[in-house]
Amino acid sequence: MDNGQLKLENQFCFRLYSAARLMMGAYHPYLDPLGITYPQYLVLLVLWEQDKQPVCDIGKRLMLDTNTMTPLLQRMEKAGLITRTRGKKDTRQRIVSLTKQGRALYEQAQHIPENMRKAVMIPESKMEEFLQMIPLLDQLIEALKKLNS
Amino acid sequence: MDNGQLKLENQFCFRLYSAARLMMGAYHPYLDPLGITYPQYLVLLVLWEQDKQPVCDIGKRLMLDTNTMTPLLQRMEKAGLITRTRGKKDTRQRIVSLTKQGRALYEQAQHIPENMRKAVMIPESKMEEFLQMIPLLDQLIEALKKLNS
DNA sequence: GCTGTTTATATCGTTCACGATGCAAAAATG
DNA sequence: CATTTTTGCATCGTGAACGATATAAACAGC
Repeated sequence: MDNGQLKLENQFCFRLYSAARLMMGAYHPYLDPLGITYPQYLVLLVLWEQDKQPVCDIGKRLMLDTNTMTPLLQRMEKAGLITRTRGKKDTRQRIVSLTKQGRALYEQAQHIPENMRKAVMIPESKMEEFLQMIPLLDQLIEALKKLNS
Repeated sequence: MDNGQLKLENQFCFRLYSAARLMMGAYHPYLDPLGITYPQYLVLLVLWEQDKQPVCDIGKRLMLDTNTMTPLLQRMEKAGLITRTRGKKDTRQRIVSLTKQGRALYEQAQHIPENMRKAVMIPESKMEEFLQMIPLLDQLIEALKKLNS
């Protein structure tokens, strides 16, 4: 019966869960000075790529539903990073736009990816190995998305 | 200046974050019938390996602090899965023990790892590739733990 | 043994994450 | 064009996570 699969040590998902949590903690030194959280950073990444998007489009990119997005965006609006205006074509939509302040954070965020890489992956030589995880994670995410839909 | 590192598509951490979230969602079909959440499942994994542990020991294995553990364990106690008694040697400690009900869930959880594997990783042939992520995730977790301490 | 420090736990406040539900606008259907 | 369905967003409640802070017990140094 017991083949050891129920041991924490053998749990792939626990590693995923822990790595994700600890990773968010590692962002703190870089995000705290900007006054934002990791999910808020993700929203900004999406908006820096393309400004003025409806809530649902941002949610699709981040794979988050509106019940998560709405309060998140409300906090960001309160912090002066974005504005949420009504859509003109589709009046149900809320168009999320960067404020001057939200746009200005882009410059300050420039070195975050590089700094995170340096902080975490000490040996530059191992970088290639880690990058091999990307297609696997993408594959996993795709499978999980189908599973959860 | 803009080397594309601030694009969502190039974010390793976003993949980690998303995969962890979606993975927890994929556990729902298996954990809901047991009336537990994923973090509660992790606590049970630790207790099924060894019963009667102080809060801090469980926390160390899950890499969670007491400000997360205490409310989590309180909910599990309320649900009748565990009891929390005072330590005898060290009266500061709270010894967490499985109830009959908590122990009984072990049998019902036997097939969860296997079912999750089947549900997510469709091709059996790709299993080996995914398992190669484990040492990399472990390395990442160790680096992040040092970083966050 | 007394005092300063560390350890184990708890509480509070804030932010996420998400299931469930509601509502109005848009789209699809007959 | 009227009715049904879908879509976009919001709200509520619950369960994490986690920083900050508190408290009492254990421990260490003198």
